[in-house]
Amino acid sequence: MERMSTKKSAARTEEPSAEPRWLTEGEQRVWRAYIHATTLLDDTLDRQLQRDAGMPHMYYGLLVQLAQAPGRKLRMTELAKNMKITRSRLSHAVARLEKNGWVRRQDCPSDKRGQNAFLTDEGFEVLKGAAPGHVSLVRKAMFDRLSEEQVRQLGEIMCVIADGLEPTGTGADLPWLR
Amino acid sequence: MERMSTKKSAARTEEPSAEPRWLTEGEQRVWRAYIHATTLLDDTLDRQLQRDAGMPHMYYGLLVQLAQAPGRKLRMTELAKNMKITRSRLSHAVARLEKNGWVRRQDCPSDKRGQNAFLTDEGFEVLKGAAPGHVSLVRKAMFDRLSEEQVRQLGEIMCVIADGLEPTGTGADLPWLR
DNA sequence: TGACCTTGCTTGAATCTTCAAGCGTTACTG
DNA sequence: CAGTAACGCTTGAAGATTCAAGCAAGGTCA
Repeated sequence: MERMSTKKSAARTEEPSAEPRWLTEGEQRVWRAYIHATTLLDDTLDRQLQRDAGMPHMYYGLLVQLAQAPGRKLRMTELAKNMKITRSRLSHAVARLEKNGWVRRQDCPSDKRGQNAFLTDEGFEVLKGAAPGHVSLVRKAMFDRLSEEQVRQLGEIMCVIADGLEPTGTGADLPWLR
Repeated sequence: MERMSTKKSAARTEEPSAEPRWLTEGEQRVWRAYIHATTLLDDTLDRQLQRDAGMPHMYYGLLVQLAQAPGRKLRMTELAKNMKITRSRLSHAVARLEKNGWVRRQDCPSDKRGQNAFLTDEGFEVLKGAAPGHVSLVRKAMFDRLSEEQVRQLGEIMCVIADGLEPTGTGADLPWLR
């Protein structure tokens, strides 16, 4: 947005509709590596959890969130925020998990619009059964292959990226994902 | 990992089938940051491309691959390998892109089983139209927020992870994704 | 040649995700 | 306290992905 009064000789190109700043060779390599690694890793985790626990990675994440929450329950919107997904997606997902008997919905007493997702005992058992294999795979795929220093770097980098994507700042939230 | 950290229950387990090695506090933080960042970034890119070009991120990637290939065409399996996706997924995707007129299939002369995916002129135009906005978003979300050093680190880390996931070693390929 | 395995790609059904729209409930405002 | 906006969540349809199964062409070996 930059209303260019008069052009300075600065090479700092940011002209609104001019040639965009393409990625350099090096950046392209990094970007491709990022896409490849994340694609492969996500697919790998999905397949393992589908095989061992009958659910995709994201659904496993939902159970983990609930298991860690006080009372093993969480408001839907809260859960959606924690997982960085839309309410709609969550709604469908919980419907499926409920069908499996792993989660139950309960009305929120303080707000009649609200729903709590509640992790059932059965769901907790399934989670306990799936966790070791999952953690082991995450280790094998990531933590066992990186140095301590690299793990630290990765954490730092991912936080920077995530922060840029959520306006998590002064209360200005994404409209919980549109 | 973890030498003098005075962890409480630091039973340095290494037993084969005993309690699995859970993630440490720090590892958990990194893992969550990774999941959050990748989820948010992927969603962001998907939405932008869906809005600006009428296709998800992966489909855009397919067009890029084709555009860079000699003759703007690639064998299906080759394309699937480059994109790290299953042949089945590619088949469906190309069917959709073909319906849009962005891509065309053509028989491979040397192998009657083979198909080439070919990027049409129209597809190329769509790609040219979408590219600047996409690159700009990738920059804003990732490269503009990281130091040069961090970009280097990220590339290194992602290569390590990807390498661990594809047996790309001595010719032992994944059965092109199962 | 024929039996048999492999390769390259496609298909349909089941599942998952997205998008826009919708329905009650709650909060704000004059 | 009605009118209206915002919130919390759900729904259905369209699109995308996965999985297992399938088909035809190529390769191997007798």
